[in-house]
Amino acid sequence: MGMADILSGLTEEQRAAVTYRGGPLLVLAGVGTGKTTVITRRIAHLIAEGIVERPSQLLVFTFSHQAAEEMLDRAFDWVRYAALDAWVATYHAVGERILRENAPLAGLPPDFRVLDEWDQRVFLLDHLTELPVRTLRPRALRQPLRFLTPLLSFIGRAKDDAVSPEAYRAWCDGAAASLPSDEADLHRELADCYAAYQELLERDGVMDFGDLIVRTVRLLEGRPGLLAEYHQRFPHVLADEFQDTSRAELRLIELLAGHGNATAVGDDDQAIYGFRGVPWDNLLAFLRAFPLAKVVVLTQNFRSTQGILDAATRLIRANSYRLEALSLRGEIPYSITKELTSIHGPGHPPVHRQFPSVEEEAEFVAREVRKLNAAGVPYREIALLYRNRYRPDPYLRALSEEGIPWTLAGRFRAGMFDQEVIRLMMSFLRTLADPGDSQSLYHLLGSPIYRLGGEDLALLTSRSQREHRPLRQVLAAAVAAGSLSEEGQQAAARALADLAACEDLARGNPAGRVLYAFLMERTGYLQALAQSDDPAAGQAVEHIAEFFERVVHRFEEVARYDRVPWFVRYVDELRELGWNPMVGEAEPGVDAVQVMTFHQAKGMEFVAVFLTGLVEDFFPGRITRPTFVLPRGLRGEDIPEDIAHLEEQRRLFYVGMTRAKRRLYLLSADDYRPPGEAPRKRMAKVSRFVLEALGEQGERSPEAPALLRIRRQGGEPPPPAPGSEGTGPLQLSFRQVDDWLTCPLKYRYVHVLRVPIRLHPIVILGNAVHQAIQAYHLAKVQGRTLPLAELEAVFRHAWRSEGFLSAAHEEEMLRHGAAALAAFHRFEEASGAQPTFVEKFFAFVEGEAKVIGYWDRVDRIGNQALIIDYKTSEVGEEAADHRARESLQLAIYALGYERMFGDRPHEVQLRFLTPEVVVGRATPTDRLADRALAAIRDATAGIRSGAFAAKPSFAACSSCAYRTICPSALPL
DNA sequence: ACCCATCGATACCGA
DNA sequence: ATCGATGGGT
Repeated sequence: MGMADILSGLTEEQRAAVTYRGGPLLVLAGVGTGKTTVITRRIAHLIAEGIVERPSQLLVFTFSHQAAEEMLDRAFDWVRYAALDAWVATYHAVGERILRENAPLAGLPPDFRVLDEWDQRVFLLDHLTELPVRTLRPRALRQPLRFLTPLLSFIGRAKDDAVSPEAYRAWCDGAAASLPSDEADLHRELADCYAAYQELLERDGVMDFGDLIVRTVRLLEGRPGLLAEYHQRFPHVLADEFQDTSRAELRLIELLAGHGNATAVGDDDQAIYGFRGVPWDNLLAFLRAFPLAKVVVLTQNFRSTQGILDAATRLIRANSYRLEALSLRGEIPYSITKELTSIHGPGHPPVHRQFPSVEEEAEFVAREVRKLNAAGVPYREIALLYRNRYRPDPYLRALSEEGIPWTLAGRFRAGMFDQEVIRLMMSFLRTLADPGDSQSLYHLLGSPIYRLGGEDLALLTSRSQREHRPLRQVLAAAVAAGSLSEEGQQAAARALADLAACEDLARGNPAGRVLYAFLMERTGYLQALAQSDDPAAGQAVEHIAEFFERVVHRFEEVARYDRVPWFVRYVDELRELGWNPMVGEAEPGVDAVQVMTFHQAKGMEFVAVFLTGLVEDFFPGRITRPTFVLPRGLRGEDIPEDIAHLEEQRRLFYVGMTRAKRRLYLLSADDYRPPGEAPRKRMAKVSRFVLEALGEQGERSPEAPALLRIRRQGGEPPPPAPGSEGTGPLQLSFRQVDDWLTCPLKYRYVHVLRVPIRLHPIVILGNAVHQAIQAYHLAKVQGRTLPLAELEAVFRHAWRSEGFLSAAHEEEMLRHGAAALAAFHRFEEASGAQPTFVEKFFAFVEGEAKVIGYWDRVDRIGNQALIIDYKTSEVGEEAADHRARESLQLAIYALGYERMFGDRPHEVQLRFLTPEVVVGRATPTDRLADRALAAIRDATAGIRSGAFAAKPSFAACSSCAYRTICPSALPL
């Protein structure tokens, strides 16, 4: 890829940002000015110009995982393989990786665990009684959650401000003397809690997200040699969305970019994360850290019409804490003007409409959406942003009444625990954990699993209540006495037998194993769902799969005692904390009006945008001060909080306005109360932001004649109309290609329905061995050698105890793994070969598919490359080469290498580990490449067309994990 | 200066 | 649901 390509189609200012090479660079990218284009092409440019030798020398910080993925996707379009080789990650991911690479230096165990926000709360809830609370005690005990959340947010802020428990205590001993005694006491108590929390974390060998950055910074600050190594490893550092980095993250980037070759990209007018401690002046902080930095301002807007931009600019000019304003006032030595110019001409100016009620506001939206759609604007190009005081129900209802499809993002969407099938699984587990839980048993008995009739259920519950006995006892008695209907008798007996069997299993088995046994082995419910043609059943299977992935496995990782009752308690705690992850990601291709909060809209664009609920006290909303705050003496100097709040709200409004490409509606109503409540006595006032943006009073919508107003009934809006299929490129892994070729129905089970399957012992063994091997190779890349004992430690840590037939069986597999590792270790120590890449991601486009995968290991010697994949299975010496030559996996891996690097690897290998390492070799040829291509083409076409008919054969079925649920499986 | 209507808490969001 | 803070009205 030449320079011409990299710079083609760029504006002057973009070109300046992409090509600057004098040192640190701040790209002040106004809204819609092609920020991602600039950063991805700058990456390409740095490589093309030899500023970094290899893409792997680039470190790119992003704000979220999603942003990292998007950037990789975009970079993929432009620089082919280049960016894929770089570290593109969030601040926390970078911190974690640095700590793991240097765990001994950082004084950490190699397998330290990081608690996410939720596990952090569960952790503290578990240790609540160990906190040294005094005056706060009643509150902490009576309403733990009302205490924990503010405390953790306080600790988070302290870590962000680099205030250690010791520093806080020292402050309490000194400066607090001048405070009123109750205030000083509160600070002492908080300092003690902070210190105690920190000790608890260390005692359990875990850390929270705050520690991740704090410890990384401490490590790098304390080891100049190590820091210098990272500077050498990453000669250039880029940071995206710089306005939304926290103080601690800023310190990390200042350290890693300490050599001065850094690019920061951001826009201070879009900083909307102040509530989690992000300062408004990050971009200035960059300029302070790198005083010689060049500033490039991007002002050419590609998104909106001039009318929309002008209104947005008028609004944001009311903020005094922004770089443009500071520059105008001469407070910073930079001349910055952010006058945005559209390439689309004047267009329609934004309109403001005021209504007597939300209902009318919502009806207006629905009518207008209908008009826009009739004029050719697809629904998915229309967004409605709402505020959080009331649910977005009125808008959804009005859209539904017009027959307009919509999708709702954000917290009002139903989460995992609102799904019936998940509730049912929880009822089952609760019944096991507490046989006296009659409600859960009732739910279970009436569910599609047992279908106990209404009369039988009524009989049982009334008896249970009358006799004050748990439903379970009454049920057992009724079955014994034969007092139920005929079918009821059968169903109840079945339920009792299942419960007894599962209780038996639960005593000695992890929760996930028990649940799995219930769903598959005892009741066959999962099979029934997977075989059903009903789309709702398919969804239920997906939900079960997600439940296993995101709840059961998560518990396995944190559980101190993995048994059903503890699992139930864990889930209850998380639920109480408000945890309810989204399920069934919204289809991106669905043609429906996008309803979301202002925050969620960040980074998106739509042809038409409706901003709703624009009244004072609402937007701007009221300031809420955190319950606990660091004393002024320990906090960094900041602007007054009410001003900070107002300006951030204005930036949020600005973000909302600038999502619109062509049409922008600003809407407000006199009264936002739900219909049932008494109407307001005083009308809500139009948001000052509306007036600032339009510079005048908006037009008032005439009140509709009373007769035409229809009293609306409440109730859930109907579900959105089904949309069209997604049409993005198909992403395919080797596993997907292979599974589809083996049997399309297997593909459907694994990759479409994701039917959870009990891990086969061989798979567990393979995973654990792979992780140990990976750790060895990673150390090797850094010039260290892991002793066998450490390999075994990693192996055991990666081990999961589910799925084994017996303890003896598990022992045997563990021995097998240890033998494989020993053989591997002997082999490697003797060979001394040096891996170039370990677990390396690759991707290439073939036809309509993007093929992705990971190479276990690549060795490059001179310009020759060797790709290696490890197998834990056994093979005869003679058969090894044959296996390698016939391996579709190696064929695809070789093709991937060729596409990424332009040359063909000189050899590909399978390395079988037991009992001694046996190497199977193959040389990539045109024939091998053609085989890979044909496989990819067939799989792409088949998957695209949705052809998932079973292809039973003895070979496929005998080794298929889905044999037990597959209606087409051959009898063996 | 004082009263009373009104709102938000719970948030919005990220690792 | 209730309560404290806030801002508008008198």
